[in-house]
Amino acid sequence: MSLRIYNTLKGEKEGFVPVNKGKVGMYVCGPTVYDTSHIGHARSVVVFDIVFRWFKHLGYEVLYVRNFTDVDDKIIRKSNEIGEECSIITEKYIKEFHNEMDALNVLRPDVEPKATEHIDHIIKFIEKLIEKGKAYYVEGGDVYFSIESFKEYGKLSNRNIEDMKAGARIAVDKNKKSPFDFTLWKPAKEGEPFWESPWGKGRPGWHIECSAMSYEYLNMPFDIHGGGKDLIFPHHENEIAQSEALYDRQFVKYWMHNGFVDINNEKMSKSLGNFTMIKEVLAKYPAEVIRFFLLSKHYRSPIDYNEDSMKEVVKSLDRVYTFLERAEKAGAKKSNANNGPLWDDFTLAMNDDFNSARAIASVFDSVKKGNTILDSSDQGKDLDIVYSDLRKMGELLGIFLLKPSEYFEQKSKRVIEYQSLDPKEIENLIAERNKARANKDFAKADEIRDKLQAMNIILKDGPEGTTWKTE
RNA sequence: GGCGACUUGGCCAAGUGGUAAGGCAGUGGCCUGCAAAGCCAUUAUUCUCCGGUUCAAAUCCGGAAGUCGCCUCCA
Repeated sequence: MSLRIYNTLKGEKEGFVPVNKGKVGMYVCGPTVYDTSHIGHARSVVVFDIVFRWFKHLGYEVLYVRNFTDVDDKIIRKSNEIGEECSIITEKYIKEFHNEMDALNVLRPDVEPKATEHIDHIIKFIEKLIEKGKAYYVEGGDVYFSIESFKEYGKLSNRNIEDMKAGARIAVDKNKKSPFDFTLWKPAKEGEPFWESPWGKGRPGWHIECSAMSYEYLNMPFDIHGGGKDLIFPHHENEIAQSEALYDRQFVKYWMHNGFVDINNEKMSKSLGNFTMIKEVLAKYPAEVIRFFLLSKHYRSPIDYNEDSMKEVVKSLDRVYTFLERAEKAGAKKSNANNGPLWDDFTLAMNDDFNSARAIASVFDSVKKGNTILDSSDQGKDLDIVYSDLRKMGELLGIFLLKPSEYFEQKSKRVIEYQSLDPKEIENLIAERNKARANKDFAKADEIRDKLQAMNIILKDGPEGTTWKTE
C-alpha cells in the first residue's frame, strides 16, 4: 500500500515517488497578511497540515515551507486607509494567524519565509529572467514576464493563450507585449514602500516571491506545491512559467489544490458579506470541532459551513471522547506494539490521496468495536489495540488528543459561560432531584431534569451517582 | 465565450468495474423508576436522466438536465 496523490498537473491520481529518496519538499502558499483570516484559510492550512503529518508518519524527512506575502497592493491600500505602517499591519496579522493556527493545532512549517526578507533573491531571479530573454523592462519601471517566451504556458490550468484572448477580460496595457504578460517588478508611487533595484525603486509582483523563495529553500524540482483551487490560475501557472523558463527543468512534481468553503451553500464573498472568520468560529465551537469538520469531507471537494453540520460534528466528537473516557476508566493503555485491522483501513484511506473523510470512518469503526469489547466480559489485549489505533489516528488527524475529562470540562465551561450559569446551582438541582428520586417523587425529578435540559445540561444516572454533560 | 468540478438513503458523506463505508436523525430490543449514554438489530434491488461498452458499471464512453467554481493578486 503506497501513497497516491491527485496531481492537478496531470488531472489524475499518481503514485508518489519523491524527487530525493526518503525526503519530501513541500511548499504551500500562505496568506497575504492584511486582514483577519477566514474559515477558508483554515481549510487550506489544516488540509496541508494533515499532508505534512502523514508524510512524516510515512517516515519521510520533510521540509515544509509556507510563505507570508507581506508586500502587496492590498496591504498598501490598508496602510493608507488606517494610517499605519505596512510592517505594523503585517506583523499584527502574522501574529493573529499564528495564534489561530496554534489554536487549531496546526504544526508550524519548518520555514515561514516572508517576501520582504527575500527581496535580494527576487531581484536576482528577475535579472536572470531578463538576461535569458524571458522578461523585459518597460519605460516607467515595470518588469514583465513574457508569456510568449514560455511555450508550455497554460499546462497546469489547461488553457491556451488563443482561447484566453477570445474571452479576455483583461484590460489592454500598451506597455505589455502580450496582454497576459504579468508583473515581476513594479515601480513605487510616492509614499509606497520600496526597495532599490536595477529598475529603480519598487516592489516585487505577487507571483515571483513563490518562485524565488521555493527555489531558495527547496531547489528544483521539489515534491509538493499546494494551495487553494483559486490559485491554479493565474498564480501557480505563472510560478511554473517563471521557474521553468529560467531553469529549463521541472519546477514541481505534484500540484495539490484544496476546494473552497461555502457558507450556507453560498460562496464566501465580500459582496454577500458572509466572510466567516476563524476567530468567530473559534468563539462558537471548540477548535477540534472545526478541525474535525474541515476533515470530514475530501479536501478537493467544496465543503459547506453551516450550523447544522457543526452541531453534527459536535455530537460525533462527543461520541469519540465518550468512548475514550470509558476505555480509559476500564484501564485501556496505549501501546505501539500491535496495529489492528482498523488501523490498516485508516492507512489505506490516507494513502489514497489523503482521504480524511474515509479515514474518519475507521475512527467510528474503532469506537464501535471498542464499545463492543467493553460490553463483553473478556477484554484482554483487544481493547488496548483498538484504543491505541484510535489514539494514533487522532495524532495524525490532529484531533481528540485531549484527556476526555479535559475535553468535557472545557466544553462544559464554554456552555456554562455562554449561558452565564452557576455550576453550584446545577449541583444543587441535581442533589434536589436525587432526593426526589429517593422519595420516588419522579414527577418532580423529571421536572428538574427538564429544567436542566433547557439549560443544555444532560444528566446521566449511573451506579456511582449522577453525572452531567453539556449538549 | 474558454477551462474544470459536481449530482449517492430524511440530512451530511465515502466509494479504486465485481454487486452501496461512515456520521446525524428515525424505528425495535437490552439497560433505566422513566430517561440519557452505550450495545444489538433495522432503514438505498439502488447511485439526476437517456443511450453504449462489458459476463459484470454508482464507477468506463457518448448525450441531456441541473448545481457550482476559475478565467477579477479571492484559500
